[in-house]
Amino acid sequence: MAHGMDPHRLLVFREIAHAGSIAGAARALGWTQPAVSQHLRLLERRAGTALVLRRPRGVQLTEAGRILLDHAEAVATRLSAAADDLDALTHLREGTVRLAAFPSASATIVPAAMSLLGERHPGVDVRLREAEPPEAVGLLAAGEADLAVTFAHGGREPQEPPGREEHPGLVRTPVGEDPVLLVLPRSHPQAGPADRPVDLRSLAAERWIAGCERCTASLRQACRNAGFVPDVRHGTDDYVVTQALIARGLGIGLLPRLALDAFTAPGVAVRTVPGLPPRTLFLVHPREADRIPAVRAAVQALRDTLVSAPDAS
Amino acid sequence: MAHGMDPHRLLVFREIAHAGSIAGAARALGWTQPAVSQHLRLLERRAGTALVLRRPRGVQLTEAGRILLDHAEAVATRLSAAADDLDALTHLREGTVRLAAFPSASATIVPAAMSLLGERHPGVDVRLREAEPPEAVGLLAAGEADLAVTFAHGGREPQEPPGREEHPGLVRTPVGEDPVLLVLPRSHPQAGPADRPVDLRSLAAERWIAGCERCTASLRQACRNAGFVPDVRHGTDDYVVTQALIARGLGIGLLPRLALDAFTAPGVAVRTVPGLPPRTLFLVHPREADRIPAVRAAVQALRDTLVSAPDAS
DNA sequence: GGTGAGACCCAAGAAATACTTATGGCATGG
DNA sequence: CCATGCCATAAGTATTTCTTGGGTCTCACC
Repeated sequence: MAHGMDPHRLLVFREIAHAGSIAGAARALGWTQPAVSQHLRLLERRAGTALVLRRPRGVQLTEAGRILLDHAEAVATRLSAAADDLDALTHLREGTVRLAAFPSASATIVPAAMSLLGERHPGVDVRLREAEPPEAVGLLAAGEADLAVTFAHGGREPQEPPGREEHPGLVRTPVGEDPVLLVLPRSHPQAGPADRPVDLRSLAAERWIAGCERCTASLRQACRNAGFVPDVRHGTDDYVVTQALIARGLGIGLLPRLALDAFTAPGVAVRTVPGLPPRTLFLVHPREADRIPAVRAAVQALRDTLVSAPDAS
Repeated sequence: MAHGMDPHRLLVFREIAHAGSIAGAARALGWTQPAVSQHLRLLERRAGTALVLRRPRGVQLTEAGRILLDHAEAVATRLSAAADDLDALTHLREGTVRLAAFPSASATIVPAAMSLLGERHPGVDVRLREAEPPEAVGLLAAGEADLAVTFAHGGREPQEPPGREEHPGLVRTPVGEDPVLLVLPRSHPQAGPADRPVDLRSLAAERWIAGCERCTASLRQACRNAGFVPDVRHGTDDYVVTQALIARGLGIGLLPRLALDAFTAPGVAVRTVPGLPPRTLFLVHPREADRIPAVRAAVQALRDTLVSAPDAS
C-alpha cells in the first residue's frame, strides 16, 4: 500500500508520456521498444487500471495516467534537485563546517584559515566554536562539530598508553608546533636582551602563574627536569589575565607563541627558554570526515595557513 | 547530471536514516546488512561525498545526508500519494467518465444509469455530452470522450462491408433495441384504438416528417418494403419539433420509443407498425477502455438500466 | 581484562530483475 | 497493396541485486 510504486518504472512512464509513444520513449532512453513496453505493462498491472490507451500513432494518457504523470514529474524534479544539491556540496559551492578551536588558535590561525577558505570557496560556511581541546573532542564525539583544532604538550601524551585513543573513531594529525615562551615582567632582572635565552634553573625561586590543567602539568614537568618544583601562586586559562598578573609583578609564566601572537601586554617581556618542549598542534576529526569535501577543504586551508605561519615547525 | 540519482537507492538511504543504522535498515527491509551497505556505498560514490559517518552504535548523517534525506522524504511522500491516488481510481472512490449520448437517450436511460452509478460509487463523476452517434464516435476517436451511447437502424450497417469498422480501435457492443413507432395526429382517421397495429401500406398517401439522415433512410427503406415512396415534406432531428408538426396535422412520422418516453405531445397518437425494424442501441468505447474501472462501472450501470427498462429486447 | 554482541566492511557466488532479440498483429499512407 | 510505424508477446542473455561467509572494531558485561 504505502509507496508500493516502483519509482524507476514511474520515471519510465514519464518518458512515455513525454514522448507520446512507447517507441519514442525507448529511443529517448536508448533502449529497445519491448523494454519500455514491459515496464508499462508491469506498472499497469500494479496500478490495476490502464494508464494509457494504445492508439495507432502512439499512446494517449488515461485519467489515471495523467494523475500518475503529475506525481512522476514531482519525483523527477526532486531527484534532479537532490543531484544538484549534492553536486553543489561536492564542488564546494555550498557546505558548512562546524569548527572547534581553542582560544589562542581562534584568535590567530583560525581566522586566517577561514579567510583563505573564503577566498577559495566563497560558498563554504565555517562556524567556529571556541573550545579547549577536551571539550572540542567531546563536541566531535557528540557529532556537534566536524573538525577541531587542539594541542598537546610534549610530543606524546605522557599518561596515555599508545594505541588506546581517548576517543575512538577520531583521527588526530599533528600539523605544527607552538613554542612555549617565558613571560616576565618588563622590569624583571632576567629580562635582558630579547634574543638572549633564559635558563629555567635560574627561575627556581620565582612565583608562577599556571594555565590550564595540561599546561600546568607541562610546566611542572619542565621544572622537574630543571631540578626544582615551581611555586604556583595563580591559575588561569586566559592569556590576557596571565599577562596582566605578570605585568603587575605578581609572578611569571609560560605562554605559547600563539597566545602571544594574539595578544602581548605592554608590561611584559618574552624570552625563549632552551630545552622547553613546544606544544604540538593537531587537527582532529571523525575518521571518515575527510570524505566530506567541505571538511577536507577546511583542513587544507588550516594546513596551508600553518605552513605559511612563522611558528610552524 | 539531471536526475542521475537512483530513486531506489534514495529510498534505501531513507530507511537507513530512519533506522539510524545500516543493520537496522536491513532489518526493516527484510534484507541482510551487506545489501543495504552496498546501496549506501554506491550512493556515496555517485554523490562524491560521505552521506553518513560510521559510528560504533550506528551511523550519523552528514550535512549532505541531511539534505538528501529531505529529498528522499519528498520522493517517498509522492510515491505514496501516487499509490493512494491509483488505489482510489481502481476502487472507484474517484474517477471521471466523459460520456457522449444522443438526445433521447440523454433524456431517459442515461440519467437513470447515472443515478444508479452514483448510488453504487458516489465518488465517480460522469460528465455527459449530448451528441448524435457520428459526432459521439468522433469524440471517442479524438480522445474527448470515454464512452458513447449510439444507435443504428437495422440490425447491421447496410452500406458497410463487414470487418471494416468506421473507426478502428473502437468497440461497439449492442445493448438493446428501441422500437420505432408511428406518430399521428390524434384526429387522424387511422388513430383507432391504441393497441391496434397500423399497416404501413395504408399510409402511402400521407405527408411525412423525417428525422435525421439515418432515420430518414430507415423510413424510406420501410416504405419501399411496403411498396411506396413516402412524400417527405419536413425534416428535423428534434422529436419535440416533430410532434408539434404532427399535432398540427402537417404530416405524420416515425419516432423511436425512447424519444416518446422522453416526451409525448398531447395532440398526437402513437401506434405500432408491424414489421417495422427497431433501431439498435450500442455502447461504444476505445478497445482498451474497459480496463479503466470507472468506464467499466459506467458500462455496467448503463447495461443494468437497459435490462430493467421495458423496451430492452 | 577477556569475551560476547552489535555494527560495519569486503569479496565472491546465487538469485532475481532488466534488457535484447525475434516475431507477429494492426492501422496508416503513399 | 505493400511499406512503414507502433505495439505485444515469448524466450534468451546480461546485468544488477541480494546473500553467504569471511574479517575488524568498539562497547559492555562479567
